Amino acid sequence: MTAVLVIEDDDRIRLALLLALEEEGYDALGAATAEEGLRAQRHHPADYVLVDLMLPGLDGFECIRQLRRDDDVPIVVVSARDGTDDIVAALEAGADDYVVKPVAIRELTARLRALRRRARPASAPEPVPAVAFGELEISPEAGEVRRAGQQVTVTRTEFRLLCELAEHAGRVLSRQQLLQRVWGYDSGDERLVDVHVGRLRQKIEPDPANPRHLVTLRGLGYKLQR
Amino acid sequence: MTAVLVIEDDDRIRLALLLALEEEGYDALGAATAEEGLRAQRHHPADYVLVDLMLPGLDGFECIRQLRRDDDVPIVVVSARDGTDDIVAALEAGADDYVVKPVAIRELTARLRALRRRARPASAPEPVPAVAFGELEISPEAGEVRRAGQQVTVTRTEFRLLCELAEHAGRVLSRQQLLQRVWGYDSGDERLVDVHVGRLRQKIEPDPANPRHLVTLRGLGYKLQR
DNA sequence: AGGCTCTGTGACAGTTGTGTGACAAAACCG
DNA sequence: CGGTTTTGTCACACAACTGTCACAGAGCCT
Repeated sequence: MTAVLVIEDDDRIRLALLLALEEEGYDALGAATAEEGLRAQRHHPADYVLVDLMLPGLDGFECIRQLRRDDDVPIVVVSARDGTDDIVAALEAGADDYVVKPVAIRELTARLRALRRRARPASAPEPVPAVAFGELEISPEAGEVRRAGQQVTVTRTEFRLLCELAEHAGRVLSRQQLLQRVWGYDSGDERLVDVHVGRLRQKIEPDPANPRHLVTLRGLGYKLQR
Repeated sequence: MTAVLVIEDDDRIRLALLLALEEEGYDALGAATAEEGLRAQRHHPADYVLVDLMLPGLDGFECIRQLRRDDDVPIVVVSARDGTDDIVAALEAGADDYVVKPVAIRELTARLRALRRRARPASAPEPVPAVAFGELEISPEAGEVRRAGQQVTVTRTEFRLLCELAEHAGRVLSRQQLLQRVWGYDSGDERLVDVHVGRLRQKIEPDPANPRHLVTLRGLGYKLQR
């Protein structure tokens, strides 16, 4: 069953949406605040997220950015505000669509279906299913990394960095590219990448001072090789 | 450059959209009828298609269906009609988004950018097959150079120099040209080139004193030959 | 052969790029 | 709320790279 998370502080609107979505055959779950919604999505990932912009505490834009940080879920903003600035800001923050309240439930579900076509097909996951680099095993599915059969714990950032490098195994990725792909930064301190590469090496390289897989290409960036 | 095809029969609206899109840095192309638009997309595929619903001859819905038959391009409907039925029908036909005229150009481009994130990587990462010169292999992707299968580490400057020479394989490049192309200097000490050529030879020539690939043409410059 | 220019190369100092430990802020987790 | 983990920033040390120079040969011309 397709699950939808609705983040909306107005109880009446939230309940109305939840009811209507269930009517349409969705498995709908509600959250009254951004914080609650983020926690719910982390522990129980839904297939779509609907989010209001005006939320108490963390606002909708920030909520979208945080969702996007480690989730590729389609996000639709459902807001009463119809100004161009809000629309542009929400889309820039990472939303996929923006509809203005009140919205016909048929239009909403049609938009969800349109988004599903573009969402990463679950059957062909973009991240590599499971890669082995000599003694190194990465399984994005399970979210774990093993070296010589021994499981090593890496943090979320380290894991994403490793996946990004693994996906382009054998090719150089510049610090810029990594900042963009792993952190979503369009600009920022490139040294950040160095630090995390260093930490990753401590965990996955037998001899971190002489990396065999996660190698530096001076002036170019980093690459992962077999 | 990102190309957008605008299918819209009203000349004034079409021209306004084309102008605005070009203003935003897109490469915009117009079509006044569905047939014209389909033909244009077949012969000159754009990265996005904007389409009106009310078109003479083939209507917008049919136009979308035909586009979708053999093209995965993101389609945005730009229509004056704002009824739920039209929106649902257009999305069901295969459109990715639906905006109601008049639309702010900033909103439109923000929606295009949001769609781009979801678009299938139409342009697969360019393969750039490693160039081979006899026993010499240059692979810009991996940022590495191999001689007889053995990897040799070259510095960034050396790498660029090698690439420049490889790109014009068999032809002489003067020191002036190399300074210009590799260093970006319009004037400078030509001896600089000598030094780097020398260093490169140490790394890629079996016998650096008798270069076989990176040869000197006295009074002219250097060239790379097979 | 002699005198000239052109090229190869080792040494060196200045610059840039990278690795890493320390630390504070932020996020997370009961 | 408080302790723990993770993240990002900074500074320093060190290694690699770059460009300049001087000098020694090699090539070319008469």
